[in-house]
Amino acid sequence: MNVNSEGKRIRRTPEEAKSLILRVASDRLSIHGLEGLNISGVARDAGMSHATVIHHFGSTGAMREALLEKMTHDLLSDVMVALNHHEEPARVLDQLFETLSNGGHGRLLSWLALDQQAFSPGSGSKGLFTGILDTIAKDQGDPVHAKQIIFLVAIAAMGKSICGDAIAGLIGMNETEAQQFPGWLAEHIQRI
Amino acid sequence: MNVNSEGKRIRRTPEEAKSLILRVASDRLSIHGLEGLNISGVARDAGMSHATVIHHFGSTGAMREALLEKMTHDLLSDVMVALNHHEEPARVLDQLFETLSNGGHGRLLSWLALDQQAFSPGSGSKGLFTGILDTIAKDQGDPVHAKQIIFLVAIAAMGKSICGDAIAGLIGMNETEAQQFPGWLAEHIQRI
DNA sequence: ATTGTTATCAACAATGATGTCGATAGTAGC
DNA sequence: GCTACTATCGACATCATTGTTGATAACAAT
Repeated sequence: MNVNSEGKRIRRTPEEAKSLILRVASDRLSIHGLEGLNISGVARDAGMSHATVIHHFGSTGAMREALLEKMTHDLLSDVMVALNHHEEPARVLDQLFETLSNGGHGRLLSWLALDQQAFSPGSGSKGLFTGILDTIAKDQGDPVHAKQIIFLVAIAAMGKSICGDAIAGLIGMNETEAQQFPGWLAEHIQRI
Repeated sequence: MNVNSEGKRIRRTPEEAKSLILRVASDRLSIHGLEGLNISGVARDAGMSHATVIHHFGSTGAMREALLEKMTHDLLSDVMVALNHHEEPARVLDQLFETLSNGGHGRLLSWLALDQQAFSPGSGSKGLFTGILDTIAKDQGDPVHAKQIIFLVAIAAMGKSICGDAIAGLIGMNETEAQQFPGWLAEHIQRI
């Protein structure tokens, strides 16, 4: 089992293997939720034995932490790039909400926030976070309002990623209205 | 095993048993996270055999759904009561955010929402939700705006309950500013 | 007391996940 | 070609959980 079409084992570099595993893990997270984030399931989807996954990460917990670190970094990088390109607020929010919702980033971040009592991105990601804060604060005159706005956007993004679809369904939001939400929010927070 | 101090089995009414089980399940959820929400663990903490839990709920999934239903219903009832008392928006938001944050209510709901792909409260809660929606929409002229506002408040409340403290810390919000947030939000959504 | 109902239990079987271990097979360097 | 390294594999042991089953005990009704 677990050989390619020519009956040979696939031998990857450790970097390639880890990258593949994390990519598959990420997919499984958005499809099956947190419980899909286990060694055996990931190994199955990646077409390798679960022993190989353990070889590269050591344990289920370590694999999850590695995935968390990667996704946090990717998310914050995206936001930072958008800000540096001076995108319009509506576009930045669009992208932020999209990434958190679709890629399962929000789910994983929530898992961390709920699982561990502390919400602590790794060192690399932390620098990105403060960079984003500074950039936004610069565009906003009133620093008190700026903080509240950033707080609102951040918690709303997290909340939407977890149960946005469900709530939209409950209050009868149609597809169009739901898509307009980031733009609507961007417009109104600009007026504050 | 599983007898009281006099060596007798404890026989409850089905209602009492289910209530006890859901109470224990709720506790385990906040302590151990979603992964603690399984039949054997709940049974252990409730001091009964896991077969008994299965007898009452049928399966792990059904037990989780029952817990989700109960918690959603409790939460929405509280909001509805506040609305019916014609509380001011700032007070309603205060209470909503408080209930979700303090009781660990939001965290528990989030866990369940994270687990199940769909966050689908049953029929009972749905009625409550639409009731709340109608009440709020009546005070709001534009129904499109009303939906967006309710959506914003709902996802913000969930997000705040999960990682509000962490984000507040990251962006340097002090205690006072954090407490003012619900009022700040209420004020600004009234202007929309 | 007797009976019927059923909440509860212990034991069992089935399943699946985790982690370990020794063997195997790619691949790079000589 | 030969060797060293190690990514990968299959098999195994271990453990937890789930769900089933038949028996039992608590309790209500008569």
